[in-house]
Amino acid sequence: MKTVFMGTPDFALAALKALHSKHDVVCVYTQPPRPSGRGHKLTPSPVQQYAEEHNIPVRCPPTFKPQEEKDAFAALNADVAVVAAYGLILPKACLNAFKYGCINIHGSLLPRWRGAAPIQRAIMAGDKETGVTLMQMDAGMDTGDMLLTKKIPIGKKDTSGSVFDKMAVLGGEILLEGLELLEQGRLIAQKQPQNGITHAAKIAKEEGLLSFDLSAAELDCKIRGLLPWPGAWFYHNGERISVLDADPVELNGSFAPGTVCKNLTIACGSGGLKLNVLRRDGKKALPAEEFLRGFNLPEGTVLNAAV
RNA sequence: CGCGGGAUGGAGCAGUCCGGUAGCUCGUCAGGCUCAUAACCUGAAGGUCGUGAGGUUCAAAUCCCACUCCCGCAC
Repeated sequence: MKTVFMGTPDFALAALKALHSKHDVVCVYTQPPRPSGRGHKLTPSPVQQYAEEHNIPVRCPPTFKPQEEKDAFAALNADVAVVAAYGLILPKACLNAFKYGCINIHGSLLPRWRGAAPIQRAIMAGDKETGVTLMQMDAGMDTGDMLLTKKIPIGKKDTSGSVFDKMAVLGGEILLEGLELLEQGRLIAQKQPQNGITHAAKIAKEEGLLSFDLSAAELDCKIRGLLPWPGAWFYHNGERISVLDADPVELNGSFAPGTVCKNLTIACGSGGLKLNVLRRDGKKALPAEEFLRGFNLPEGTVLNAAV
């Protein structure tokens, strides 16, 4: 089929690769290059880099408001547009521009976790499974009819990073299956159920600050959900310590939340959180044992958010 | 020229402000103790202190200059 692809980060790149392998991609839309990385160098998105390497035309409009953007989109005259983590809201004129409209790959089992950060929110909420949904886009925020879904379990040690990787692969698969069915006229659109709707708000950096008043299980979910970005951390002696891996454990005795107990286990609002891998700013990630050799954090210390 | 941290035996760090014999927690090796041990005791090996036939100095890990590499923030 003649397609247009719209997406930006790595998650979208996997879908683009899949699409490019089986279909004609006449144009790629992505977010404009932004200053990023050390030194604020202008860096094109992963999708743009791939597109340029494969000589696919790239467009990076900052918005679709101007009429000429809408016209330029429609003029591509594709069969369908595939959207994956693009970062822009498409106007109705674009949604209806092509024969099969716009199809979105969403990182959750709709209608749960509509919105910007479905994968992270699912992990942070302690969901046991999630998945990808192929969806016919409409004017609402992830409210379109569902076309296909694929489920995936969330393991105890899964992080947003690890689930992203798996979901990106699934996204590519579901996309190709969906397009094949679409060509055969066998793709069935299904309204989203009214029950079980939740919204996945964008992740704010501040959410990474750990409060040991929460339960150990909640903190564990939070740490995994916020990895690799923005990460989760606490402060001690004015230094920021990031926690990259931890396990919720039983704790004998009662301690004030934030108290450092044996084996670098921190007392929480409920239970204890055993810190396994930590990193100081400017240093590399270290197992708890090595971390403690160079950083003084004796039992009995009480960690609190401020310092 | 976005902001900031870092480079010190095999690992993680201190020492740098205020130059003056390179230190800590581990690991490694040898010996001892023990029924035994990842435990304990004793001893040993192992370092051009990122690079520069740089600058200052009687003397530089430490102060000055240049460079390389790593990392955090900022998304």
